[in-house]
Amino acid sequence: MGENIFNHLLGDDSLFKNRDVLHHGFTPDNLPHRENEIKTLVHNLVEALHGQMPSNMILYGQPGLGKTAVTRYVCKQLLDRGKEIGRTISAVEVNCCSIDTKYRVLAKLANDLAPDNESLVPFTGWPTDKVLQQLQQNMESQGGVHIFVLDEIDHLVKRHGDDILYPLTSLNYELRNSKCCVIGITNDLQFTEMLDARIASRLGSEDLAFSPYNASQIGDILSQRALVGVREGVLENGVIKLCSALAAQEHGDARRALDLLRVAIHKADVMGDKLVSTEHVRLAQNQLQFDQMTPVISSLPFHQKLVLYSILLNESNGLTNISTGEVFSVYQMTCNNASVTPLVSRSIGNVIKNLDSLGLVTAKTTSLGRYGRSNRINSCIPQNINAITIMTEADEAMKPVVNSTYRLQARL
DNA sequence: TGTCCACTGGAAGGGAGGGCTT
DNA sequence: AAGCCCTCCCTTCCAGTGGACA
Repeated sequence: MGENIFNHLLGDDSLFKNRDVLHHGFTPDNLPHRENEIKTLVHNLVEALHGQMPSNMILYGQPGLGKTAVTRYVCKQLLDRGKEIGRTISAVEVNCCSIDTKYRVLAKLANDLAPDNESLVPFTGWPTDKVLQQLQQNMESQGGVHIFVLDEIDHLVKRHGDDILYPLTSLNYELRNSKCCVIGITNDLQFTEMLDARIASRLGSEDLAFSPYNASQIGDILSQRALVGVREGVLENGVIKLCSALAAQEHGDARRALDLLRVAIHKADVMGDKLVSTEHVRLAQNQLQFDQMTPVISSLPFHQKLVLYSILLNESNGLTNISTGEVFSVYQMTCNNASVTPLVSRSIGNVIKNLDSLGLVTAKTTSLGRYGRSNRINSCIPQNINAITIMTEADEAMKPVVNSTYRLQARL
């Protein structure tokens, strides 16, 4: 037996000191540049230490702005302090992306507060109002103040409407021995518009919007994590700067920056390099873009793939700023060649809009005056991603389309 | 100043398919 | 198994529009 194949990535050779620290799920001991947000949360949640009821809150902001991290951090401190002074405080966090029905959210809350096995709610089988009753009972038997953090709450409301929030926000009227407060976290800035006015006013009595980090703030966050997570002196000059700059372009997303740094270091590790360079960051950027875009492209409905393909076909012939009409006619040709019935032109408009909102193309409506009004369409898929290959590999039906076009191009 | 192009984008509704309840 | 609802993709119809041109 030679050396174990896992060794060089595990042992002392690795450039990581503690890889987890560079993961966005990690909650560090301090959160730079979120002092104001922390202060606002603390001002509200301190009520719990007085045995009073904090206001319900909604936290807004794009992904990667530290909403979850700030909430976890403040809750942890709150629980610690509560223990010191003998106040019963509990905090339950539910991610509404993975736990996404009314029943399961209530069950999760109830089970996390259950004092014994008898008080547990089964996976399924109970009517929802019985689950709510059990939750109330568990809250009462624990006593104190309960903080319910509903992460990605917009996801839950989009799927099932806001009727779960009604009982949760009215719990306080029924409770005798305990109090509760709901903190909703959302990426969707228009979240309250989805809510019934009464629920919106109860839940959003205190709003907190997280603003994007700028490049130098992201730089601070990375440096701080690198100190703990990365071996000393292995990051070349400019690595953190580049990660920060790239992430700042993407709506100031610290999560993205951490991913970039982590993947860059991993690349260097795998390549056996002793130092992490900006070149590794570029590789990481490509990797992340690829990982992000591939599932989006491969899961497009068939005709959306055809439209994207038609746009790419135009671009490979050197045409940019194509109009909707041009895309439509190339799309029709593509369909005819492959004996597929094309969609009507109105649908192509929708498809183009959809591709635009997925970030695969840009479509800018411009008027050409006497010559009408249309979109100017350009693909924005990076060079290193071969969308056509991704589409043919994902969709058997794309193969004859691509083949027939190659024949067509050969003939021209 | 009005016309008119080449669309855009809202509204309403059809139909296939999947999941859930009965 | 049957019935129901919901979601997704698509169609049809049509009113609305920015701006070059006559």
